[in-house]
Amino acid sequence: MKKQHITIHDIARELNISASTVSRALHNHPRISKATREAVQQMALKYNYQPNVMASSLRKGKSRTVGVIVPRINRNFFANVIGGMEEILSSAGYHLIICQTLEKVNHEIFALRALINARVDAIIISISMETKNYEHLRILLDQGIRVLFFDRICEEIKTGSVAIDDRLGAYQSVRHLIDQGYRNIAHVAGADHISIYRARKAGYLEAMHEAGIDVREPWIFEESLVPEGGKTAFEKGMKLQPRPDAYFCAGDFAALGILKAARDQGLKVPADIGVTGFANEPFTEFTEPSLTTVDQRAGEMGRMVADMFLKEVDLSQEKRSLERIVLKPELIVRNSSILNR
Amino acid sequence: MKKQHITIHDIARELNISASTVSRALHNHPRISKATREAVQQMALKYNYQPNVMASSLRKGKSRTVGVIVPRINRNFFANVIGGMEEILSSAGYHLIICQTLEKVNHEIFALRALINARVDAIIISISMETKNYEHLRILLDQGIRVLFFDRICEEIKTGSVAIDDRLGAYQSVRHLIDQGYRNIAHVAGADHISIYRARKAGYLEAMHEAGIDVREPWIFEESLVPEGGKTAFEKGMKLQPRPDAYFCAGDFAALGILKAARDQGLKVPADIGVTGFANEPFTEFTEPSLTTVDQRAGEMGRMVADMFLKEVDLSQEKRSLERIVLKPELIVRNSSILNR
DNA sequence: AAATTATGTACAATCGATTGCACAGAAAAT
DNA sequence: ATTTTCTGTGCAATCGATTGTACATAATTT
Repeated sequence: MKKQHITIHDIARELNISASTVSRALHNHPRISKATREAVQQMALKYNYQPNVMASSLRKGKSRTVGVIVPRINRNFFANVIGGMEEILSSAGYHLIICQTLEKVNHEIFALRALINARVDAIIISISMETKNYEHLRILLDQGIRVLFFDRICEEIKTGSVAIDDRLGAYQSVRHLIDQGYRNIAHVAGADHISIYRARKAGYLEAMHEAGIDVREPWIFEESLVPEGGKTAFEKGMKLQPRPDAYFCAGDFAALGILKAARDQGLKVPADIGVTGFANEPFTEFTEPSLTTVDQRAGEMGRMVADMFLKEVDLSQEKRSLERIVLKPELIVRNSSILNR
Repeated sequence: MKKQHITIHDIARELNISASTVSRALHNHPRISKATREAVQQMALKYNYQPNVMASSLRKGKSRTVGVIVPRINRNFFANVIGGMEEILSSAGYHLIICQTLEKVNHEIFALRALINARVDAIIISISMETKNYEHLRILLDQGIRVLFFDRICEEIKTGSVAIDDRLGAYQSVRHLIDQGYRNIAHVAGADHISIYRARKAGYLEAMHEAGIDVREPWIFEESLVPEGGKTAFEKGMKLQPRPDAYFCAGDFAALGILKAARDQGLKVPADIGVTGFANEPFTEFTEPSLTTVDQRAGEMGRMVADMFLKEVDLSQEKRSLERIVLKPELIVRNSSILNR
């Protein structure tokens, strides 16, 4: 442990001037003479002076830190969003504090409190699946804390957000299946109380209605969106009359389960059964056959929320726009849904 | 903007006592009477008092924050490590500041400086591929800053670390191929100046020598570890005499490229060609055939570095162990390498 | 009863940077 | 020659929590 951090006072003492002058010199305050300014900056360089962020944060009442709360850091989508945010915010001189809720409300509340204590300049959050009551979020606004949502939006709370148009993504996907000639299209849906899954179901229904296809009640399977859930849905589908000839899944993992289940049953994808997923997980490119899916533009989403924050960082709360950006998802057509008749 | 943050002074004023008493009351200092302690704590609860972390950090000289530097947040492995760290550190009351270098040394230096300014209590880092000079890291130790490495270790710097035994992982993988009956085993290697790739190559060589198989020079292909690199290696291999009958790849993406290239050439995996990868990327489970690979125990690694930090957090630098934990990787045998003769 | 110890609280300094205000001396305007 | 305006710098307060020291008063011991 050689030298500890050096402060403006150390520099001031060395140069026989006051700390305030040092501070001003370092910030290029116009009233400081060129001579002292250069002397100070040279000295700062020489001793590798690093300002104490905590001290200046305390004084200025802002920490140049943004808190990010996600359900899980290791989910591809969230990792990409965070990566995008980091690019923008770090080059703007902001830090990112990351918290994960593991989909639990009480974790969410805990993280929120911790971030408030750290006096972050904003909180960017994608709410947990368990979150149905929004009091803990509303309090933030009351306290004048900047909150931004991404992906999993909370409609009740009036603030900026960035998300993709889940309904449209679903619509495009189902529309594509219809265009390919599939007709009896089933839907593996996520839990209905989660708005993104409701939206995907709505997009499915819209495309079906538009094409004049009757959606029969049993064609919608609400399952856990994991491979096992896809398998379950597929098995239920096999017993239906008429049998579904395609599955639009609200998640890629469920779609994967269908690919496997279909193969096990000796059915060919895409010839016998069309399959599409949602999320553009990295593995979708590599399944056999490769999986048609919907890209959620994660990196872009992260960059956009970050930009949204930066653009309005020094506006008072009243002047901030409550812009809700809705990105258009991108349909990625691969082999699992291409029907050559 | 209703109420701003309230402070111990607000509580003190309200109760007609001093701020120091409030502070002590909140920390259950034994000298504070039960009456005042309860009054203070009640008041704190009533006004939802949240301590200003910056103020106490400034005073105490520690921020209860750990800085994490990784090449890319959105890489499966790193996202998992970070997820593991977060679990441990957040429940110990620490925050995580995340920075990514995108494999650039100058980003690394920038992030390091930023974290020092934030007065993080430790820096946990996996160095960038570009990093060959370690001066910027050595400086940290000189300044008494706690540094821990994970996965991509820097041997020259004496400090704690957690990594997996890359050599062993490679050895197990190649040994498995040999046990299955493959003999002409090629290796798709990563850049040789990166120690983890050197270690994997060493493990490959060790297994081959142990089995008494001559490793012919052209069997080692140093390629970029992406699908394209795997394809290139495979094509080169096709021209060799004898032709390799298996490929041990230092990365899963390269292995994936081989799976595809082999299929395109009409060769069957695993019957004609055995393939193994490294990293246990999520997609490896879902390729056709599923890919044998080596799991790097990312989440565990994250939890272990975090624990290592916590265990020695209040020891002086001299007393800290310089423990280098080396985890045993886990070979995940799947279909791409199972030969039934 | 006097001396000692324990208890409960307040004062003031401190962490390091920032900033409104004051003020001396120089330069410019009258 | 005076007054006014600039320039350049320092003083001291401030952000909010923490902590060593001091100092009453109460409780206990001699």
